[in-house]
Amino acid sequence: MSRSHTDVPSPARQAVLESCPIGEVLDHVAGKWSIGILVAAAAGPIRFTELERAVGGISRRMLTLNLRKLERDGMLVRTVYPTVPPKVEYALTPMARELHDTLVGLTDWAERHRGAIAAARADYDATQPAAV
Amino acid sequence: MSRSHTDVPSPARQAVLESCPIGEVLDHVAGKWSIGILVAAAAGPIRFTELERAVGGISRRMLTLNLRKLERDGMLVRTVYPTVPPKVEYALTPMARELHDTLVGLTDWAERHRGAIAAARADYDATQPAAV
DNA sequence: CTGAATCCTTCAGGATACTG
DNA sequence: CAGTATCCTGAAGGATTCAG
Repeated sequence: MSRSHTDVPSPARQAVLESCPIGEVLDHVAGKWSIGILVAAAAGPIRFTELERAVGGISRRMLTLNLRKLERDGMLVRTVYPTVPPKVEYALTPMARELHDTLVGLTDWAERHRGAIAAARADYDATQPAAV
Repeated sequence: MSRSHTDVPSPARQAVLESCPIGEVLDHVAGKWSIGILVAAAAGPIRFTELERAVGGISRRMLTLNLRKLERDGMLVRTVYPTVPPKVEYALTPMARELHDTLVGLTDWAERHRGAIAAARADYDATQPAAV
């Protein structure tokens, strides 16, 4: 029997559907700070205040929120030492470490094309009528 | 001479600084739609309306904005055919194609850990006192 | 030291209508 | 077909203050 007109999504649509999980990845990595935190913690367990300095420019609020999110997603392990003053360490999980490795691929790409992108942008801005 | 107390950033801080370009990457890939557009256009030149259907759920406004942004960054080439009705095709640049390949690494990671992340989340939510 | 709580601003993104 | 122009909302994020 003939198919209705609502089926067979285009190849492009299928490709989008298949790469859908990448959207979830980005959810864990999205935001201004998640990656910075991941990178800062990659070297080994790191304390709250150390993170604050390492990431640079992040507010306490956002640091806390992002840490909670990453912990919830199983990217970070939070260890509290019941001392006084309190000491809390955050460490990457193996999963997060893998992610960190994968991210290196992106960094490389960025390094390689940083100049090209800047050039393309300058070119575009020069070509387009000034958006007054 | 002894160094002041303001120098020698921590290793973690240095790591963050070194991986800084990744922040720029994300700027090009950030947002809800950029990746979808990239993926949809990966198969070959694609028209505006085709993109609209392929990405799915995107508004005309956001599609236009994202296309302009990607074009400006040198990820897309916009070709106008002065016919009637108008026909416009968007094609990935080699640079964007490389990015697309790199993104596959992330997709793989997401696939592999999708379950683990969901589990970690359920675990976390079960452990934490219900945030009423 | 490590947060939680509150207030406020900004802006990505959605809905809708109009046009060459 | 391929946009542009407006209006509007929600969520991200910054600043500041309070607390165990």
